[in-house]
Amino acid sequence: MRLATWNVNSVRARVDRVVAFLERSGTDVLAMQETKCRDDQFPHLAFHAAGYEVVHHGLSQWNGVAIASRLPLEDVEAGFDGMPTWGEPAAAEARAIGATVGGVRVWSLYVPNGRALDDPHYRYKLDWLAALRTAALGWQAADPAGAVALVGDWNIAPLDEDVWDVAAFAGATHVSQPEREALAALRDAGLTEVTRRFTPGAYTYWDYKQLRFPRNEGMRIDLALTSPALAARVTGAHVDRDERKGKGASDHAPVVIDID
DNA sequence: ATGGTTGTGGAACAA
Repeated sequence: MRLATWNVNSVRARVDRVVAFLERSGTDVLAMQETKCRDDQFPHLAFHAAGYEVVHHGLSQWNGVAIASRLPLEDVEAGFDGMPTWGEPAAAEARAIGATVGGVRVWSLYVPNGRALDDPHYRYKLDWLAALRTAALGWQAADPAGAVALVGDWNIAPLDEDVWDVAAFAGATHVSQPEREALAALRDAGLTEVTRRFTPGAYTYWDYKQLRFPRNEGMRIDLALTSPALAARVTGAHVDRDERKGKGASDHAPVVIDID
């Protein structure tokens, strides 16, 4: 099975590119983030025409997560138990959708950005990751040998080498120790990142501003964490850097994972 | 030059 994750930064603005990527890359299952639409606005027809069904969770023009698949999708869940809320009045955001496909429990995740270390959104980000860890501990306990993949835009660069200039990130989010520790704590639920060893030195995101992509000044923030049973079946991974090129590109590139 | 771009929705906010 070929599984990919991609922050598409508006599925309506990029539906032609996304479907073309699916067909060109031979991706069976694509987890999308930042679809930026409600469920009733999702462009299902274009995916159906290419042979993919889609489950989507979108509540507004912000966030939005989906899973497209040419294999049947089962047991769909929008959000996970204990997921923190945001805003006033407090409400759940569309940042997680799970479905079982080909025996693999796939979660498409859009971790809160954090914005700044002194912003309430940063605490929200840490709480969100802690709640995800608690949920994942429950999934592991319920099915220790299960195949689970948590993929998406984590908005965290796990290592200094995952940003083009760590000095430029002094005092910023995405590289802070609490964020990195919150991500690393998912190890307690048996989860490990599976793409890094196949994609050394690769970035997955480049800001639209300041010629970041032509200069290859990017970040590795799109990650795939899997259970032990699934990690043993990962045979390869790559970042489809070409999808960041040209007019109409998302600011993220797809991360593609091959599973035996 | 204290910005730089792109998205949504149609001003301001998010990333």
